[in-house]
Amino acid sequence: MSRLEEIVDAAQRLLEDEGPGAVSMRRLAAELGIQAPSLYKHVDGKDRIEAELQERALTELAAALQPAADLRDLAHAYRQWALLHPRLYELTARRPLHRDQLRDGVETAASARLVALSGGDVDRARALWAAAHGLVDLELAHRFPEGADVQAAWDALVAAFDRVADREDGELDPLCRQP
Amino acid sequence: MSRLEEIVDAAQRLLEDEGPGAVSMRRLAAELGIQAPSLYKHVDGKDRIEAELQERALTELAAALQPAADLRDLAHAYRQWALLHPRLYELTARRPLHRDQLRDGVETAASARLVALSGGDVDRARALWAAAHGLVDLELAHRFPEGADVQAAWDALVAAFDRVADREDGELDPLCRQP
DNA sequence: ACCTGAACACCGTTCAAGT
DNA sequence: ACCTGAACACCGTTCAAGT
Repeated sequence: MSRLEEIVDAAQRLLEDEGPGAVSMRRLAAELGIQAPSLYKHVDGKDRIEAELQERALTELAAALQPAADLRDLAHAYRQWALLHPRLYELTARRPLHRDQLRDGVETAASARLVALSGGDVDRARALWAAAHGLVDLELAHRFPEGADVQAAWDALVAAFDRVADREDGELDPLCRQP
Repeated sequence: MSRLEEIVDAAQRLLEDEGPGAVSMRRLAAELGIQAPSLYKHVDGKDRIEAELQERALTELAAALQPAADLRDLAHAYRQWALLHPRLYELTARRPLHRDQLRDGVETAASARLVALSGGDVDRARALWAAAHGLVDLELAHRFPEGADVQAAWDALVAAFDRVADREDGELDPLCRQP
């Protein structure tokens, strides 16, 4: 295991266990038993460490979404992953993506399943992606009232987009059948 | 104008002009021609200043959304306000809300119009709110590809929710009419 | 090749002291 | 009542020096 990997591992551990405030170069160095300036022999700076964590998060998220068979599955998998790795999700979603330091394809892999399930309509895929992100973001930030039924909001979202999908696929919409 | 108001004004100016990194207690004090520790005679801490800015933002956003006549209007007003005040939006949406320091009603006022236009269905209102937030959040974070048609994504979102609304209102949905 | 100590330019905040 | 200077416990980062 390279020294860089050790550093990123320690960063992930600190982030997930103690929150973003704990991920400082000095704390990180202490975790490896060295001094802070020594880190710069293995990493160009803190941004690089963040980029590495963003890449790990996107790769894991992509893997979690991959098996989804429909929008409901996808929504569920998205929410579950985010709730399991809230700090990692926040780091990846709320902060600027260090795109130049991401391996090619990592970003699109995460959205591939989504685009596929949106019938190839990129605009709808983006709206859905944003909606899922928004729901997770608001939930993680504790923006919903105390007893709010977050799952019901997800259901409402999936319902809205499912119906549109049905429509544009030309499928029969049960709500359209007249008795 | 109270000293507190002067401080918050300076904070808003710094935030909007130079970004969140510029809003430090030392910089803020310099802006008022005093030393940093003196600020603590007028404010309990930096969190209080942030809470004050969040309150201003929510109040302004609520006012911007108030005249919206339909979902399309609302979506447009939401996006426009966020793009006009990106730093303020980020401060309010991405960081924990200092709820205990917000005047009562400020938060619900911002969402009142949304709930009204969702036909009173809170779950749909939350999904829509989250979707709007997500679209703005991703746009501000430059998460969409270079030439992405963000407006088209908004249109897709409004379309999805408009149709559901039509349905549940029992109105005739034009796409359901058979020739 | 890897690490250290000292330093630089910053943070938010506390506190005794001054007017 | 309002402000200051010095201090505390932190940041990310640089750099000459050591092994």
